[in-house]
Amino acid sequence: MRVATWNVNSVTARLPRLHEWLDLVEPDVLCLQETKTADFPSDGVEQRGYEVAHVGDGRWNGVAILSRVGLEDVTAAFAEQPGYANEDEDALLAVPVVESRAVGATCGGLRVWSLYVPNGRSVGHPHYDYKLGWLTALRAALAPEVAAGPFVVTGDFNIAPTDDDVWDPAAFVGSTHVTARERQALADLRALGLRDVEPRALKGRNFTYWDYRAGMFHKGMGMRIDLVYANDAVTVTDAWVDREARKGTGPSDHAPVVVDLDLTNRGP
DNA sequence: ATGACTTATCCAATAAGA
Repeated sequence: MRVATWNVNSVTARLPRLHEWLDLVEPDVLCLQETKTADFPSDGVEQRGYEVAHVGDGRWNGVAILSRVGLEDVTAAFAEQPGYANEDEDALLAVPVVESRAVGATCGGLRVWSLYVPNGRSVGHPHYDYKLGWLTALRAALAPEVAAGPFVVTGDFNIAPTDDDVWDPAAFVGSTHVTARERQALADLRALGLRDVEPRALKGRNFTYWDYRAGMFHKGMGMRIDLVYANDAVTVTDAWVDREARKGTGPSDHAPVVVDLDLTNRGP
């Protein structure tokens, strides 16, 4: 089974690239993040044989799972998923809203989650606390599923697991995405019985994100923040970053991560 | 250079991204 994850930075803007990529790579399951729409444009992907589970609330966020090997038990948001109170003109009216950042489904016997972990904005910002709390709640919600059978949680985690996962650690001192607390949240998640499926780089380093600005991609100044975590009931035969998808006209600022796996059919 | 792009939205200036 081929499973992939891709932060497309608007599925509407990326639709031609998405269709082209599906035809080229032919994933069985594709997890998308930042669809940035309330209405997923599903015609083209359905013509290609995919069912779609999408959770989207409009301008921001939005996650989806596309599957051509079955799509069952769709879960929009995980149990007790925290909300975020965006700053309001009257702060007293700010109400936490559960955002479109998580969708789960069972695809051909594999339990899959597509995540768009909150960015955090800056260390000490309320969004940073939201990010950490969100990951704590995620861990609790996923624990039973990790123990139950073949399981993969993937998506844009907005955390670089180690200093090797950013182009220059010195450039990130004091920034989000690299702090000890964020990395500990990832370690806590792995402690459920998950491992980081590190993709091989077809060229250069195995980064998955490069800022649009200042030619960062062509300078190799990227980060590995799009991750695939799998449990012991999943045997990985290959994993790679599709850097080609970051090139050319109208790319996302993220590249897809592609994983080929077998279900070993034994409990973890 | 507290920047550089890109996105959707109140279609124009803004918020957010990481």
